[in-house]
Formats: sequence, C-alpha cells, structure tokens
Amino acid sequence: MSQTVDRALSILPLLAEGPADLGQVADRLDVHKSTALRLLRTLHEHGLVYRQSDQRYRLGARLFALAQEAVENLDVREIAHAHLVELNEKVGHTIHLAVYAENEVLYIDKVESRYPVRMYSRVGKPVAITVAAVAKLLLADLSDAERRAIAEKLDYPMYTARSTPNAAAFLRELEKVREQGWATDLGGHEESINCVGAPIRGADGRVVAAMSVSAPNVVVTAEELLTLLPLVRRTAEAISRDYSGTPPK
Amino acid sequence: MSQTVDRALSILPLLAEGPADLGQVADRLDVHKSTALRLLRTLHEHGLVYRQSDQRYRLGARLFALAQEAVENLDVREIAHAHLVELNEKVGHTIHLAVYAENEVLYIDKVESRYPVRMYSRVGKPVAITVAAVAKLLLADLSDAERRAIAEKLDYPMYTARSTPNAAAFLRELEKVREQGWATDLGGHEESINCVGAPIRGADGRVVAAMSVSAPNVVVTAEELLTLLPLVRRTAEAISRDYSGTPPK
DNA sequence: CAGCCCGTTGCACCATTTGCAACGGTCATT
DNA sequence: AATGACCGTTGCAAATGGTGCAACGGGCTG
Repeated sequence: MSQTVDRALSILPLLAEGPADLGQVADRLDVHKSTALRLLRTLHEHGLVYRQSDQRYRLGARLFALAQEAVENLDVREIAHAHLVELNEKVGHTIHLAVYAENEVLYIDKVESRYPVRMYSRVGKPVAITVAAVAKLLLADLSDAERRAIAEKLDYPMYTARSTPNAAAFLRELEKVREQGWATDLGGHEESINCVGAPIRGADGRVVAAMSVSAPNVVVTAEELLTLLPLVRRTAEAISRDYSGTPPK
Repeated sequence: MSQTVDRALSILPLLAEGPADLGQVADRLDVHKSTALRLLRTLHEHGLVYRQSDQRYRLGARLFALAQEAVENLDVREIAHAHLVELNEKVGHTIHLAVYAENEVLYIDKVESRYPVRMYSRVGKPVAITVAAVAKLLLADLSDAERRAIAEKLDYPMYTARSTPNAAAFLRELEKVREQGWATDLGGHEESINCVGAPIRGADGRVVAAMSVSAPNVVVTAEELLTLLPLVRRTAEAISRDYSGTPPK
C-alpha cells in the first residue's frame, strides 16, 4: 500500500538470503542505486540492517531484539510458563509451548532439564508442521475449509518412515486429534523421539496454544510416555482455566 | 533519511512494548490515523505486524523467520558448529558461541546435551554483558577508548555476590582477559553456574567470536571446569584456523 | 597512469504520500 | 430503542517527500 515502505521491507527477505552490496539490492528492487542507498540507510538507522566490513549489508541485531520482545508479551506464554516448569519438574522431559499465527506454527516457550533456559527453537522455520504434536493440535482446531486449504499447500517431507506422508493422511490425523482432544508424534520427526501434546483453550473453547512433552526412546518408551497423557492434559486444562479466568482487560 | 520508511519502522519498537490500536499508533507517530493505517497495512503485508482478534496490532511472525535466517548465514557460526559439537561430545556440557555487533553481544549458537537443538538464548537482550565469559572476551578485544566508553554506559546488576560490581572492576577484568587470552564467569550470573571461554580470531588476529563451556556446580566444581581450559582453547584455535583459512571470497 | 567499478551527493521534477472530511459500524449511555 | 461517541476505513486534492539523473571521488586493476 505504501510503495516506499514496501520497497524498504522487501530488502529484508532479500538480505536474509545472504549479504548483498548496494548494486545487488538496487537491481533486485529494480530501483536506482541512490534510492536503494537511502532505503538501506533508513533500515540501518533502525538497526534492522547492518553494514559489515566489506561494505556489504546484512540483517541487523535489532531483529533479534524485536523477535524476542514479540514473544515476551504473548500473554498465553506468561500464564503458561509456571505450569510448564511445574510439569517439567514432575516428568523431567522437555516441554514445548506453541501457537499458530499467520500460517505459521511457532514455538514460544520451552522448558528443558533443570535450569529454565528459554529457547526459541526453529522459530519461524517450517516447524515440522506436518508431524509435530503441537502443530496437529493447533491446526485441528481450524475450520474444515481452512484445514483442507492448508493441508494442500503443505509439503510432506519424510523425516522418518513414520512421518505423515500426504495431505489425505494429514487431514485424517487432524480429524482424529480433533476428536480425541490430544495428539502424539511417535518418531515422525526424529526416529528416536516421541511427543504427547494437549491443547490450551480460551474462554470461547477455541485452541489458543498447544503444549507437548518430548522424550527420546532411550529414556522412556512410547508406551511409558503415553502414561503421562492424563498429567499433560490436566496441565493444559489448568493453563486454559488460568488463561480464560481473567477476561482480557 | 526516508521519512515514510522511518515512520513505518518506528512502529516496530512501539509494538514491541505491547499491542496497540490504530489511534495509539497514530498518536505516538504524530501522524494522521489514515497515514498510520497505510503504514500498518504495508507492515502487515510483509508479515512484520499482525492483527489480533480485538483489531489491535502486534509484532508478526516474520520477524522470527528473519532473525532466524540472519543467524543462519553468519559464516563464523557455520564454520564453528562442527567444532562445538565435537567439543560437546567430549565434555558433555553446554557450549555457547557469541559475537559482538552494534553494541550488543549475541549468542549465535549453542550445543546442549546429546541432540543438537539450536537455541538463541536471550538473543538481543542485555546478555549479562558484564559477567558472561564470552562478553568479556569480545569486549576485551576492542580498543582502550571503546572499552572505556562502553564500560561507563553499562549497568552493573548484581546477579550474585560475585557479579562484576562496577565499571572500574569490569575494565580491570577486561584487561586481565586481554592478557591471558581466556575468560571465566565463576558464579557471576547464576550462583551455581561456572563458565570458561576462549576467543576465536580472524586472519588479522582480531576477535570475531567467542565460545564458552558452562556447567553447574553440582556436576563439576569450578576447579574441575578449569582443567578443561586447554581443550577449550585448542578448540577455539582450531575454529580460528578454519575461519581464517579460506579468505572471504 | 588510465580506466573501470562502486558508493555517494545535489538537484529538479513529479509521483507518492499526507491530512482532511465524510461514511459506516460497534458499543455504551440515557 | 434511540442517541451519541468512538474507531477504522475510504476518496480526494494539495504539496511534501521520494525518485532518477548526472556528476564526483576514491579504490582497485591492468
């Protein structure tokens, strides 16, 4: 809608591919060098772009700060965190929290091992959306039409032999997840890793986030992991209650 | 330099503070609502901004993708990664890799436990710059003037009793690190956690990155951790050699 | 030393953006 | 129910701000 801003922002994904010099940026944008220069300068002032020693431009550090802050003020995350830590203390395994936004599934919190180090793993990346338990939970809640539309647009990489192979299988899986109210990923992403997950719902019953417990085969078998399901579900429900408890002020 | 882009980008840090509606954005930018609307729309199209159900705007998911990709094509990171994994297999503890850019110290890689999950911990945040071993290494390499300028601008939060208390102490510590060519953080950030770190240098001898090994007291004492120093330094040197080996093409 | 390439600057023109005013919807008040 | 306030949205005319051009200067190569 705004040509100038549009051009400026187009520089970012371009630089995401790798550093580029002024000429390259101007070419790719199809504008005059002087125009590209001014846009880059503005981006630079805001720290979104950074000039390395060979004069080429690269993405800047401010992006991290922004991404970080974006995740920090997600209210679900804040409310859920204490519960996740508590669950982690009980079961010891890795806990993930994820949301669905704008066609992407994002991990927004993770609790691992004893000391709570936050990790935004693969954030923004094609997050194994076809196999991850949390992804299934989040997508399962969408309308029929949406699910189908998304399922068809996706790729179905065979991470392992147990990965979801195609759209039809994925839709069936989503249907199942929708009905049973929980989801698993049994070696669908990495052969030796299993997950169990449950949805977190807002006051209106819609799924606002999803959580999962992951553990490698060598520590607990898939069957043993499944015995944690009631606990996981109870935790998810506790978070849901907390979350819908105080109406958004 | 470009007013329109400047205004658009100013919206991002503004939204980082929390979601805001059109009116608030327009006020803060000191422009007409219709102007703010157009800017937000453009940001939205690029996925940097996202509209939540109550019509307010928040930071978008694309920011994560960009931050992710930004870190992915840092060449030091790529070169170092294999070495870090190898070291991790030997010592078992958590390994960090960090760089200094634009007045910030950023973690750009981490290897923890057996399966290599990447984590960008506290990326973009005030990274305990006054106590972390990697931060000391990176800052120690700056010029005298730069070090002093930075040291005076910093805050010195007392995370623990062993945190660096003030600028003078920090400068002394940097001097020491500079001379000995390695650094530690002995309970300066979290009481029970110690780190040893070493610098990674480019062909010109300047420090381009820093790495560290962290372990909790309960697993190894500080003295035991220090016995790893030669190994850490050798790894850092190996990375330095790899890094300066092929001149930037 | 000449030639080339790249980043940079000042300038004049005109496309783009801007603020305005007016519309329509939602919500709270009376 | 009706009124009024508030917020997001749109079309338009004015002019500000962005654009491409041409020219400069510095670094590198032949």
